Amino acid sequence: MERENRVSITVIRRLPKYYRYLGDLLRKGINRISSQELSKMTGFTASQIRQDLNNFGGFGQQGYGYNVEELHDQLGKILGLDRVYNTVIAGAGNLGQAVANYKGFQDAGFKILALFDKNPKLIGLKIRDIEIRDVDELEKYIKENNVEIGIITTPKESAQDVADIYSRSGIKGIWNFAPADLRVDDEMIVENVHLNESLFTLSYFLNNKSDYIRD
Amino acid sequence: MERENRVSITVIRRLPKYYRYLGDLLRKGINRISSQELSKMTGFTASQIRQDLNNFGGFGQQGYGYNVEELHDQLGKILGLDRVYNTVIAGAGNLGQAVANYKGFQDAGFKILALFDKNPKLIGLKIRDIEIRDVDELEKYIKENNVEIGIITTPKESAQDVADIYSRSGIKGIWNFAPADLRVDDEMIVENVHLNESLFTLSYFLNNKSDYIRD
DNA sequence: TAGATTGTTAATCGATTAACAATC
DNA sequence: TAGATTGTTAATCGATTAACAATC
Repeated sequence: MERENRVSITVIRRLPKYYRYLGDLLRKGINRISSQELSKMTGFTASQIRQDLNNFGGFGQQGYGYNVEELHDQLGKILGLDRVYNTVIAGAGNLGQAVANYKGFQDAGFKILALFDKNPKLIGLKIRDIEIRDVDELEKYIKENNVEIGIITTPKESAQDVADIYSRSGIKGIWNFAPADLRVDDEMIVENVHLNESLFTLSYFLNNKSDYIRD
Repeated sequence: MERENRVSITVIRRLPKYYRYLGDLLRKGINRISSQELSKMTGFTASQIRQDLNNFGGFGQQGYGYNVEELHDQLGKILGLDRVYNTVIAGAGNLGQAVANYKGFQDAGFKILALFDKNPKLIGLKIRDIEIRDVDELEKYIKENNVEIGIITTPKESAQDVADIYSRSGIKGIWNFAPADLRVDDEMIVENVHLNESLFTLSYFLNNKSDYIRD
């Protein structure tokens, strides 16, 4: 029953951008869009956009283009944004608090149930209704509250320990902000946000302006 | 005098990871490494690693491998990490404060001179020695303090305005955390950290576990 | 119907992998 | 010297672009 043609990760990483622009169009009340217009907005070629979308189905109509609302909905479903996820954050420092405070994530269906930290000064505080708890309760909390996504915003020294707790608690996906590569089982999905790598890339281009291929 | 073969962005984005692992090795006192061992650590193939490095020069030695310290130094130079950058942050909310607090960036040579915000309640406060100033002073401050990198941690509504200020103040590179694509001149380097896109990618894989090509 | 634009195949381009001679 | 491992060329693989018949 396995699908023949899996979709490559480079395609997947373009989908959120399509989704964002379609959301913008939707809010503007525009209900029709062609691959060519999408190309102008996103910077991807029209050909590439049509290829990308056709990995998932024929959402367009010849001579017309794509219906904005329908395509937005479909992409939302493909990305799994048509449901709610219970999440927790390990590491209640600035970064953890920033993520907890960011309304955009909650709006997209990622519900942050609790923050966890080992610093006694933080435990018991609340970040807009979300309580900071003792990391010793993390495993128990996950099991009791049907948590699917674990976010790591700890220093890198603690990141692997948290990943281990997440693994044995039944977490399905980790969103990792620590500058480390986590060792996890094959079934665990890990998405890294490596800020250092992003900053160093910026620094490279700053120093080698002409010496690269623009994307 | 233009280089014939520019280095592709996919290669550049792997360099910080090499750099990080080499730093780890250095701290462990290991002074020699082969492409095969680096492959095991990074997950890239040995062949790819040798190809990547040879874009910049022959850093290795047949029969021996690479000298850890030398390769680390060279990569640091290539990435532009052998000097200091003056930076400012626009948007002194949690995310801006998190970036300002992250010691790793300062250690790598990215000096955060000041934060800027328009919220009067924040103006005048300090985040570990770094003052929060009125965004009205941003342009003047950049010009007077030789600031090269501008960080954007504002809500997306203000991001383009800040980018415009950065552009006309002589900023060379923007590190953008707002979920928006900035319109800037060709010479401006923009590196985006699109957290939404990262989270949505995680969500995709959570829902389509078997339906993709592992990287 | 005529015009527009998709879906899809074929062509091109670029990136990764394999292989091995060079050489430390 | 023998063994190891690079640097580099050639082969393969995958992703992007071009082209156009299908069709709304």
